[in-house]
Amino acid sequence: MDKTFQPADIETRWYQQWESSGYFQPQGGDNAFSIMIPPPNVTGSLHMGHGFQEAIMDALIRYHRMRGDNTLWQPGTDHAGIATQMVVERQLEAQGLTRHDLGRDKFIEKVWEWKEQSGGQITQQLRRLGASPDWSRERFTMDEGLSKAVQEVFIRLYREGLIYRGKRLVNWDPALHTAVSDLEVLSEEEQGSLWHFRYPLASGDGHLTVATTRPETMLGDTAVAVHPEDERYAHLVGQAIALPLTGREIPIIADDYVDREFGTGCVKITPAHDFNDYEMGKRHNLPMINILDDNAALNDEVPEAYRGLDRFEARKQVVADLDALGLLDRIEPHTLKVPRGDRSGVVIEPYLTDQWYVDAKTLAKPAIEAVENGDIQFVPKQWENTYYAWMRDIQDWCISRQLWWGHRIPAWYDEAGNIYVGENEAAVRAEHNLGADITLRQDEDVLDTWFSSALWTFSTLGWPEETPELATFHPSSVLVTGFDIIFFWVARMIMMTLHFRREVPFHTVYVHGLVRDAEGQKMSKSKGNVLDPIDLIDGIDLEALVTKRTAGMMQPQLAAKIEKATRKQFPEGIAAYGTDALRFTYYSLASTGRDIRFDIGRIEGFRNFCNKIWNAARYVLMNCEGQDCDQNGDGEVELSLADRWIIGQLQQTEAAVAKAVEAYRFDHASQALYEFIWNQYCDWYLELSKPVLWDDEASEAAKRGTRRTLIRVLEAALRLLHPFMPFITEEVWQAVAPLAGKSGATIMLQPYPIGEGESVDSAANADIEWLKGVIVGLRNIRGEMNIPPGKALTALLKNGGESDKSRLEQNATALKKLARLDDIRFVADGEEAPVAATALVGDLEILVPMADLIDKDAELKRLAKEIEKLEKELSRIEGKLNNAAFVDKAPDAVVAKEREKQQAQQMALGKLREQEQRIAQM
RNA sequence: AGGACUAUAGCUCAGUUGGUUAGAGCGCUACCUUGACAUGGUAGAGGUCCCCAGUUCGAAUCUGGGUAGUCCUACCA
Repeated sequence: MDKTFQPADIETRWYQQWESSGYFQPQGGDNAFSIMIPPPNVTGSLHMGHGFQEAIMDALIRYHRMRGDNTLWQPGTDHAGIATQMVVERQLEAQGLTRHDLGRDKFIEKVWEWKEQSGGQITQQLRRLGASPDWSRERFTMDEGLSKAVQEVFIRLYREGLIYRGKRLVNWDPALHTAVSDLEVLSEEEQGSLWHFRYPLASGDGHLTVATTRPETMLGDTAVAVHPEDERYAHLVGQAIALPLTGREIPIIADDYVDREFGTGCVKITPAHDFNDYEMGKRHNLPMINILDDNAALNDEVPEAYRGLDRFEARKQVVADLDALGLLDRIEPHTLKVPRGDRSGVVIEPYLTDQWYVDAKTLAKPAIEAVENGDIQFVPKQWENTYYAWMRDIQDWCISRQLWWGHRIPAWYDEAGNIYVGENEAAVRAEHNLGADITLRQDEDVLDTWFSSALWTFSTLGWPEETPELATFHPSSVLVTGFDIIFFWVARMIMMTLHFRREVPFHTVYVHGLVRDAEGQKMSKSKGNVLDPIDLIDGIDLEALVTKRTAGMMQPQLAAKIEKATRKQFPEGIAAYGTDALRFTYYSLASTGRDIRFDIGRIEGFRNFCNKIWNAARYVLMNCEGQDCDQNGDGEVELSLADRWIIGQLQQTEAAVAKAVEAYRFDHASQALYEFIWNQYCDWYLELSKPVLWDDEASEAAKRGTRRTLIRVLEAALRLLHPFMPFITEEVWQAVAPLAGKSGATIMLQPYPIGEGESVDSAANADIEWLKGVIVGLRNIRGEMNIPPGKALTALLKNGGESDKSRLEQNATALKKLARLDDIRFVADGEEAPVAATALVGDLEILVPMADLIDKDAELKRLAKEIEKLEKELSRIEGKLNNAAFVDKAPDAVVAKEREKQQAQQMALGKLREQEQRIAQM
């Protein structure tokens, strides 16, 4: 074995072996455990959020697989309608082509080609993380089977009246030429202006002043509204405005939506281009004048001068023209929220079009109940409130998209505009008796990608067929996801699954935080602060990292800034930490918070932890290989105190890990493992094993017992750790297992260690605690008095009871070795104890004679520090005990505990003071 | 505007039903190449648990009110 752990050597090798051996497939078992992967975008590449999420799912999956559950992790990707279409369109653009040059069929062919060539990137990257989904069952939302499910769902919902087509105001993306749902619109505050215009009354008798952030929309105004109780304008309600530039007259109406306090208290109403105005337009039966075309340029509804102008051009023109007419009152700077498409980044327009909708309100009702009655539980629980808040105020879901890439809507229209929904044109014709003389054309639109994702838990298992997989693995056990897609995906899955399966899609939703950089900033390409998990695994040099982060930047000055920050933050680039260290870092950060700040210091610590494990294994193997470790369980074996102690500690760790995993507290699980392996097994147990193995006097049974414990505890610890660190555990386990009497092709399919409380030997625990106390006391003297570590000391013990004597007897060898003593013994009866540096373990005094030391002042200083600490603590305790109310009202056990503490501290204090005096008199 | 979350060591974070000497990792200081490991060992320093009030014998923990930050939802033209 190498002296240091080299992750790169083993990761690929083991992964290939696992996958090709079929270990990721369900292995049978009575309890089914299944997780459906939140399908990553097929155009995507792995980011830290994926890494975190996959690490958690994989830990759960490996844990349950080892516990003997029939475990399925269903992988796959979604077709990401807009994103994928954009990618391929950009490629065409490079050749000077648009998708229209190719035509629909040819274009879709191109997309499929792209998918075959480049769509597998993210699944390859998932493999690097050690993820163990059943790749043989990988699905894609555009697969034939899933497409069939989508079609079936659409048709059935349509027939049930839960899908309808309607002309509504939608969020229109003028760059992508499609409607998007409100979730795909991001509103950010931006600096804009508030233009105040004077609208002349039709009577010629004065004017009203209205304010707007979008002047061009005035061409589509169909009313001006005031508050019904606003005396300033009450007399004008019912009169008309002569709308400038248009020659139209529009009414002045009263509606309590108007805020009297804001601006002038008069609002121009443009029902076809504003969501609030749309509602008001419906209330007052106002005409809706659509003034835009698909590009958000002005259409023929506006006066000739403005036709064909882009909306922002038109804005300038309208302002200029109103100004020229003397109707521009003033312009104020104004901060407003501007809605932008999350894909295109352009300003979204409310736009009147025909679209398909899902009646979400009806579907939401059972979905709310499923959470209320506990069929679905969120972890952490507070996310249920977020879910309720959204679901109780849900709007109908616009599911049609004006794209080519996606599931085409199975609806046909005849010339009269009648709608026929069905599997295909022939089926529609047959069902409705439509002869060949009737021309049908299919709806051009496709469905929102989330529509197919909403079916994911059951469509991937073969629905609408009633497959054995559906029966076994649905509902799935747990959904692991970020809170950012509770609405997008989680809620919609629950609605769809309940409707079509009459069961929940999953029993638990584990909602994790979002990975941010060390400053708490969201990682984003434009900020240049993204970390690629693969770079953390393999490492990357500074130049390559800078190049990667600044590639394809739109703004060069941003690139310079990013380069500077990157050089500052990673002057050496990023080291190769390996997958196991990366995964363990994720777990250590997986607490209940909403933000996960990824600090590079953490991963380095866990790389060191891997190295620690590696070297502990090296030590164990060096001492066990070729030796009798009681592999067959037939030798005479004597277990030492340390053996019994570490076995008990292992049991407790096993229980703690299981508890943590069941509660989704991966931070606790990782902490417990780290603590056990490093601070107990390596720091103490391995050290305690040395005196036995290297002692010629020790019996063969004792040595065999120690070797057996060394190897078996390590073997179990590896299994315990495997779900979190799959690679190093597999590699080490292969060498360790045979010596522990275990066999198997892989650690992956070994039973998971289950802690049993009974195996904890409390007597051994107490003895080892005593031993540690004595050693720590001696080390403290050594450290604080600057005694060279190499110098052997003589230690004397004083004042102890019978148990101290027997403990010394049992542990003398270990003590000498670990505290570097050439002798340790009790002060004989009647013997005058020499002046000495002192440490206390309970009643027991540990003396290091001053003859061995040089520095009297150092010992006085050390004692003074100890005494001060004790005095402070003692006065605190006494303050408590002198408080009658405390003694009266606190539970007896608590009071008794304080009294015990008081006594112990008093005694210790007395001894230390005595020591202080003796040394001072030297 | 409404709601949620967060505030603990220089940094990143744990801290169960109120009773701990408030912990871990990283970083920091000193010493140490002792036969698994310098990606290491030993010892140590470092905290007004955001602030104020309250409940209680007792509050990092519970209640109320602030302050700061993050996010979500809804938006006033």
